Amino acid sequence: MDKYECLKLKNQLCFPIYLCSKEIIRKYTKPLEKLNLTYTQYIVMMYFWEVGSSNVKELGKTLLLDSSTLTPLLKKLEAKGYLTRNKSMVDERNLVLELTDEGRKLKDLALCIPNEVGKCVNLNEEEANTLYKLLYKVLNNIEKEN
Amino acid sequence: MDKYECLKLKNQLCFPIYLCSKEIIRKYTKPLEKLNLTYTQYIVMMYFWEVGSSNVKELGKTLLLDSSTLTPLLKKLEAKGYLTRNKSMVDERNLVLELTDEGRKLKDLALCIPNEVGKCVNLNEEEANTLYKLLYKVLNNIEKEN
DNA sequence: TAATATTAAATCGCATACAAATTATTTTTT
DNA sequence: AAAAAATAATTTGTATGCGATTTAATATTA
Repeated sequence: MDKYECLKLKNQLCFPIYLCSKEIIRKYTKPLEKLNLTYTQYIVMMYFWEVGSSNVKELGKTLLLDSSTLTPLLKKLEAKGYLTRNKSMVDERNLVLELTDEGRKLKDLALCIPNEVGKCVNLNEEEANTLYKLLYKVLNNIEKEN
Repeated sequence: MDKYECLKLKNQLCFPIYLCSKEIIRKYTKPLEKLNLTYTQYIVMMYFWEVGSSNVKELGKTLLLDSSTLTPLLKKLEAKGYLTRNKSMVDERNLVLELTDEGRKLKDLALCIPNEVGKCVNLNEEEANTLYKLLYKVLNNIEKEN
């Protein structure tokens, strides 16, 4: 038995996760052009379609993204007219992020996106469910020790 | 039933994949400092530890990375003294990429890495196996239609 | 209350990641 | 063999992603 077996790409779990993420994101690129969004911007918009308004900190906690990533991204979404960025009256350290009407309207255009990409992932319900649960299990385990 | 249900983050499969990839890569950062490697550089080194030598095209086919990503990355690995980049004598369009002795030696230092990160992923063998298979299933499905 | 600590965003520097265009070389066609 | 097509790698421009630092505002403490 080769002691280097553990270093082979085919024996890594991280590698297919990394590939899957990359390739799925690539699959989103084309459909999202209709909404003038990148994948990360789309995830951010999904967050706001759910919660309406928030701040950088809360958003980052959900998406596991740092303010150094979010600040420029949010400025782009503001430039596109999808959300507003205003200092909180209560605590000026906080930035109040809110959907514009334009941003809210986008939600209807987005309705077709999940299905469109889901088709090419092409797992049956049980498989998708198993995958989903295992991924969140990994996420929980990873985040636990931080 | 809310017609927007399909747009909620908790109903996406792509979202935990995206998070998992990001967070696992983050977990690699610290252990890989010992080897003076980033995650992507590590994946590239794993590839060369297996195959010894290759070219940009072949490497990119395995890692699903474009030459525009690989060219600068390979130059960095060359600068670190881990591999050499030389035009092929046979076909000067090809770049012959080869491990240096230094690069080969790194393999022993890397032996502890998979376990170190695997610990915090913390799935049992069956779960890891299921996850692994489902991820490759997704990858196959996605790549099929290209 | 003045000094200190904490917190939220923003900034900076570096490393991917990818589409599109370019360059250099080799193959194929005519 | 000369022109056209194909191929491999590089370059360019844009968008993340993150650690570390900075800035501005608020909370805590001495």
